[in-house]
Amino acid sequence: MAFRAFYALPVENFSTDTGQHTNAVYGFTSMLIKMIEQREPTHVAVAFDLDTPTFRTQEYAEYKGGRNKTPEEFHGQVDLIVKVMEAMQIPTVTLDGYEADDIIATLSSQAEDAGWEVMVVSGDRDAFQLITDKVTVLYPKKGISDIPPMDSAAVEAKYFVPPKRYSDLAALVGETADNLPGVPGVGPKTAAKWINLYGGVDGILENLDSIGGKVGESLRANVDSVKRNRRLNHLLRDLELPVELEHMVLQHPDRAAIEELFDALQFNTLRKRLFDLFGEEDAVRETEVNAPAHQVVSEAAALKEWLAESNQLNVALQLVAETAEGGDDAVGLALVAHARAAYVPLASLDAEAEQLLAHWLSDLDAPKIVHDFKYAYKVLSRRGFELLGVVDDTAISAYLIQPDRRSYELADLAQYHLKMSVAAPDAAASGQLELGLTEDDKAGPAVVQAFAALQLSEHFAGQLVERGANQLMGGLDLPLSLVLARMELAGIAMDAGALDRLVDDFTVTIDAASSAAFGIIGKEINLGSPKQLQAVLFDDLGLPKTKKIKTGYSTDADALNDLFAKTGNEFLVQLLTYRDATKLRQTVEGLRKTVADDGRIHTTYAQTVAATGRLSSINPNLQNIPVRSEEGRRIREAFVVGEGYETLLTADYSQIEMRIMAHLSGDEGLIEAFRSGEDLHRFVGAHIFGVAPEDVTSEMRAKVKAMSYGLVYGLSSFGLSKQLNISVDEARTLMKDYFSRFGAVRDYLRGVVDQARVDGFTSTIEGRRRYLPDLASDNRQLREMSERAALNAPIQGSAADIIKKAMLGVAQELESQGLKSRMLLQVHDELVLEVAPGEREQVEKLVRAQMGGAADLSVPLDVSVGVGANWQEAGH
DNA sequence: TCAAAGACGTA
DNA sequence: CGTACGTCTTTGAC
Repeated sequence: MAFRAFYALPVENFSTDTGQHTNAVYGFTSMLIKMIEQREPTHVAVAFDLDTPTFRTQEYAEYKGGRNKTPEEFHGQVDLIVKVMEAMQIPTVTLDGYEADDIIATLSSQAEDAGWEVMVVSGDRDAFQLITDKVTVLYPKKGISDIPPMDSAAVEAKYFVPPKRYSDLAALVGETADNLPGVPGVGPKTAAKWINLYGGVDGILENLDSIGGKVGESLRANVDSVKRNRRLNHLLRDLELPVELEHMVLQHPDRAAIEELFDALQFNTLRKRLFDLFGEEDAVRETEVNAPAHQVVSEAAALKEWLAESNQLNVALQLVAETAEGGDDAVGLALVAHARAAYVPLASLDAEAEQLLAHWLSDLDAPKIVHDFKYAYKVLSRRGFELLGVVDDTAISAYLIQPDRRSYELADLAQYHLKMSVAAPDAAASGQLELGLTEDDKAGPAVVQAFAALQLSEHFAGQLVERGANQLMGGLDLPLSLVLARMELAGIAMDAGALDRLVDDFTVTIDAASSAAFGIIGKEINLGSPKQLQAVLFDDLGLPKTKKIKTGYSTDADALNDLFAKTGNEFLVQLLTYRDATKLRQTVEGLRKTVADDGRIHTTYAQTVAATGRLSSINPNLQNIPVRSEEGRRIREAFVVGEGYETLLTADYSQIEMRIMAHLSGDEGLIEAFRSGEDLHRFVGAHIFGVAPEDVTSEMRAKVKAMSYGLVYGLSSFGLSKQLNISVDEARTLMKDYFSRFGAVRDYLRGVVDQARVDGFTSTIEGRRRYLPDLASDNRQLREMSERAALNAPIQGSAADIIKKAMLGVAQELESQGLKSRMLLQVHDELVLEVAPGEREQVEKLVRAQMGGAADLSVPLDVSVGVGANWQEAGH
């Protein structure tokens, strides 16, 4: 059926961005969903052939011989189908030495014996022999959309023999697809006539001599073929299978697994169809059954008693919050410890209970488990509570175990790891109370969520140890989330007037550039529309074609610069200016919208997004504020020191990734470069080009710099040649020279990928893993992508480890030295702090010490520091 | 209203 | 045919 789907659907219409073909997977899954919908089976299983020899090939080596090679595009799709079946919780069955049809025959017989009604879906006509009054075969007539049921009557109407005689007919006629030649001159009509006359092949063989004519002779000459055909096309019904019928009960799909898989396959419509089919709204809420019943605790005495009884036990805590203007507002707390649960409504607490709660929340000796601690900390802090003593954040645990998941929502994790269905905790959006939902209505789900977090925490504990992530959790990522929470709460002050001026200035540039552009082409178009631009550039102006993309030809900055170099067309200049200025204006307008009432921007750091271990910054993203262009840097001038503070201070690592490369590879040349204190790229350039460091030209230096960084990402000679605008040969020579000077770097890079292939993951210096199963993929594009990720992950991830450790050190030192200064931002290799009056020197000293000492590498960790009234000035 | 595609900002 | 991100706009399908 997978093969049928493959040929029925045009392969070019079904592939993912990464180049994996999916037409067979799509067709198979789509057909299966439709089958389930229409036929409403109670039990389902899918059988597969294996690549290994079967009893048929052993008896007859030419069996199924002469077939064309499986098309390249089909490769890997069967494995994907198996994965889809796993996610749908449908058992897949294979058996060494046998074909899928034998498995089907066996299951079919078993089910029939049990008195069940059976439907066999197969593209192999041999399945017709299974048809009885209980067994129907669905056989595809054309493609995969027309799969009519074949019962006895249908088979007889088509082949003139009853189903149980179909194999006899096939033995006589032969089967080209299986490379089984029949009796020459005997077609279906003759075969059917004989079968009906003598009752089947056995009867025919007994009466060989009474069959006259040419065909009779032909039959007598090919008796052995007929006997062999009959043996081979007979399906076995008594195999020992690894599944029982009761394992085939149709279940709800594994929601999390489906989401992950269909996401990767880009099956959006199918996912919807599948979930609709199973009425996912009605998913069984197992945890609600298992979660302990809760009591509402709002009085001091009851709270005191509840907390005392859970003394020393891990208490899972789940917030009930409502969305509000300046951030979500806490409404209540669900608490679960062991088999006990409580709900604490914040609004109805008396003063004594509130104090009791505040004390417990901030008690370092009262161990708590939270899903998304940073969020809870921030929300509670707005109510004047401080949440401390958290020993596990299940979102972070899940991330460390599986750093490339798409979602770490509690509901998804519970489904995936525990097979529990839990309502998503964000159900408490504002307005729900007004819609008649009482607080009581939310207490229940929150208790279930807390219960799920508790279960997850226990589930993860062993896995963290297994994956060597325990130290990373307790010593790095979990404590860091508290540091991040405080940074987010602090935010960074903005100069509103400066933002307004920037918008005005950029608007002037935009207007000038667009009218100039329109003047040149003689009409007004939307310069922001790549589609309209393509029409102007390649049709109206007739410029040479650029890089091909899905929708035509590229109009990106690279392509436009190329075009300008070739044609000198002034329109391109105006367009690039327009693009630059709109991007900048858009950045500024975005920032302006996110300034809070306190005049500061509070970004949110996502701690479980980047698969390498980096942080990311959202709402807004403060990790991509322009810095490279003059105009862009002006935006940084709007990030200013806040009232009551003396200055901003930035501290960043110089060339941290190359230093990590030097350390991990142990390359003496590279280590020497860093120890010498000489400019890295100059030093490396001197070695590669065989000149003195002072004779390295800026052009040479630029080449070396591009290559050094490219190496960290798995850059190819093709990529390097494009980037440096040189020939591929020249790029190849450059790389060869590089590696001959820094041989240990090459050996290291090669070793990383080899090791990752063996282990299935890469590791950073702190032991943070990234799992790369696609290193074994037979899809080249996927495999090579993973190889590049394997090169990069240990380097980028180690840099992330180091700055995270530094942040913990800085936070710790600021506190223990009793300083008022605070960290505000992290930009991967840079920290931005707000320095309180009189603390500048002390802060600089401790920041240098903590950042410089965050890792013990074989090369020094260089830190440069700058101060100023705004981010631009403080940069260096 | 939503998702995809294209473009582009950072390290 | 260089990794890791987030955000904006246009476009077209529903």
